[in-house]
Amino acid sequence: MARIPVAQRRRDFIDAAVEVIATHGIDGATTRRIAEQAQANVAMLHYCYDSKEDLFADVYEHIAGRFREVIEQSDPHTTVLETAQSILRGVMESYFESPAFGATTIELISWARRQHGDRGIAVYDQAMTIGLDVLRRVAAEEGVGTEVVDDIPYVIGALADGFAINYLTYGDRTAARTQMEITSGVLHSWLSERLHVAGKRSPRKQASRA
Amino acid sequence: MARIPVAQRRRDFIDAAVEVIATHGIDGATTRRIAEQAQANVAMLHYCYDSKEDLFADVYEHIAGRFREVIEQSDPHTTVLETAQSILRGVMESYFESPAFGATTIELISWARRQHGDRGIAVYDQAMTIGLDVLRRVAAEEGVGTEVVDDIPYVIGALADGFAINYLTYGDRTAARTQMEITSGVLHSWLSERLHVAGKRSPRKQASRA
DNA sequence: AAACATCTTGATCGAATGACCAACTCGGGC
DNA sequence: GCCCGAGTTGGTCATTCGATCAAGATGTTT
Repeated sequence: MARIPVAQRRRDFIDAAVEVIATHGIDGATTRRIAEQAQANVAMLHYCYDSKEDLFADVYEHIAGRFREVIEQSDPHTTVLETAQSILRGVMESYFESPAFGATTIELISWARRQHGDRGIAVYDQAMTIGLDVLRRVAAEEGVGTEVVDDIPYVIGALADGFAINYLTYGDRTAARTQMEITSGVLHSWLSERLHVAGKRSPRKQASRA
Repeated sequence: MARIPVAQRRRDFIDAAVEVIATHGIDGATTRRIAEQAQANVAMLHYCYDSKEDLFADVYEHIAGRFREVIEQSDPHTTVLETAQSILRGVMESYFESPAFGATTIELISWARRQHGDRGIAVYDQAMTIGLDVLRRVAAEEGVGTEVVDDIPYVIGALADGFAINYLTYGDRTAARTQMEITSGVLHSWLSERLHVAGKRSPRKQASRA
């Protein structure tokens, strides 16, 4: 009943997997649970994906893509400080809007860590790299040295992850809103101080630009 | 062969469990793997613990206790700034010294989150509470209002967790040392600014003290 | 309406898991 | 010396896992 094309089914399975992973963890995300969440059959899942591993690869890609969107969306901002703030805020907002997305991200990172070395680091590393690219671009236009911005992605990542773990643990949306402000303030304090110090040592070397 | 008293066996199983959880995750930590790591038998494990759940409860307590030690060890420091720095540094150092401890902590927190509500939050919440107690005590002696320190444990926790995830993901000890410095600097920037502002609004109300 | 590809399902397989048990073996107290 | 309890072990159980299959249902093309 209700015949659904494979492409749409795959998307349903990915969404279902995100939900189940968030609720039961990576290892608790069994094919049966995912199938049930997607209102489908275990056999149906294997009709769309050769193996559970293949489905998870798509989930991985899905999460990574969503990060890419959030980060690149913060591109048009003018200064390094504003851009960094925008990225951090965007990521935290994503976690806030969809706890399942946040929880699954943490689960995937933990899962990736276990698979020694290899491709495992992908999600984390990809987000870091994209963030760094965006910041470097803005920094170049602003005339800020790369050595100043190279540490920023780590700090943003650490603050965002720390916020996520706290929010996901307590699940308190009211407290989370406050903590987003605090977290944002922490980045602001550190970064403005850092940019100020760096600015003094090497006063604006304006980039050539229209 | 080599008969070992139950008490010692239990400790061995706890240590083994921490190691296995760090490597294979909570759900990957099977009784057989834990037994093997402890150079024992699956039946032996059930001789020491009625169930896997009971063993994990002890692991939970073990981790929580270690956190307690690290945080309380940072008590004797004089100022709020120094104390906060010392706690953050102590926690990060713990993760750095024993990645298994760090990884297991993250795993346990994630695991706790899944068991909806209940006692799950224990490890995280306990560490937060202890940290807050220590800081409040120091703040009282220093004459700093509690409203200023109440947010500090969250920031310390977030920074420490963020550092842990990054370090555990990449496993780069050299990079980790640098990031510990950066992370420490972030806390310093935020906290000194915050204490300065708060100090201006309500200039020292010296606590009576020898 | 016949033929065909696409989707859907219940049943079943081997492997791994947590738990349990009956039997064995030490080692100190009587 | 013998004996009783603490420690130890291999083997077995039901359950759940990912995966596969054969067969059925549905929609489209001719």
